[in-house]
Amino acid sequence: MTGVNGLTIGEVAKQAEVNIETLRYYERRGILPKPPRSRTNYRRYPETAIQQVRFIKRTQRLGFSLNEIADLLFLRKNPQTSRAAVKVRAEAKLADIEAKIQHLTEMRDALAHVTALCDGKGSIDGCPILHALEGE
Amino acid sequence: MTGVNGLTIGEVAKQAEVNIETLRYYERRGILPKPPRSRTNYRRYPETAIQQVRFIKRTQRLGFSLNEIADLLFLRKNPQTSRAAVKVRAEAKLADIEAKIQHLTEMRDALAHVTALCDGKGSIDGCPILHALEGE
DNA sequence: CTTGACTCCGTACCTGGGTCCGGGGTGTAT
DNA sequence: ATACACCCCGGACCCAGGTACGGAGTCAAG
Repeated sequence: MTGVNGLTIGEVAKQAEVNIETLRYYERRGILPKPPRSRTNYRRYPETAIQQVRFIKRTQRLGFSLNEIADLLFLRKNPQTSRAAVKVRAEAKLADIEAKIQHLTEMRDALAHVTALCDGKGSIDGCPILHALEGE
Repeated sequence: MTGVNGLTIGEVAKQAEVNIETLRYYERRGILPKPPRSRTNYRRYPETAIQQVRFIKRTQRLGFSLNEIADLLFLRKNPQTSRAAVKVRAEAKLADIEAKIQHLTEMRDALAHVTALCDGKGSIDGCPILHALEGE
């Protein structure tokens, strides 16, 4: 079954370390091209499909959503796209991530602050952490 | 209508700056106590409800989920709970948030790295950012 | 007494990124 | 030929934290 006719969905899933369902899902979302089908309607993926899935996963790990990845793939398809277009998106995502870090850092500081109020001794009555959350 | 009989859901929503639906949702989730009802089955909230909603919102802003908030409220209800129990949760959440910051920081560094590869000039063909994402 | 704003309830819908289900067809090794 | 793994598909379900809908009842003001 494996061979010159292409890879089955299960083979691609295994190689790319994703679930079979994920591949079908990506296909529905339009971020993985529809592969040709066998006589019996089985998907027959080219070897490149594995790289494509890995691209998606790596890009996702950098913080891009599937919609943003779709956008990137769309750019890549158009030869007249400039590199600047890609760079703009990468920089926007970088700013995004930095904003998230900023936000989490503020949360962390605020939480560290209230946590430090409490020595962990005594009953919950008058617990300084809850007290801080109750008061303004 | 407003007065000694208690606040309507709309009044609480306005004061606490949340949606009316949110209040009903919190009630269903059990994180906001069911208020008494008027003769005609309208909710009649005590003034303290506003503080309770604000507590939820503040705690949420520190990164706690509604389930975790429910847990905290449950602790608070039990007089034999120790302050240590609250502190443990706060510290666990702190660790949580720090792990998220850590993860985002790694993403940021990796993304900054690939972004720096590109001078933004030229066509997408051979774009170093996409190239980095494609290759291993 | 009518109008408009408010409230009730159950249920469905939303975002994101999948995962699972079930009933059917296929591929292959023994 | 039969067992077992694999594949097909559409649709339901999952997480969280809400938001929207729609028909019915209620309240307050003019």
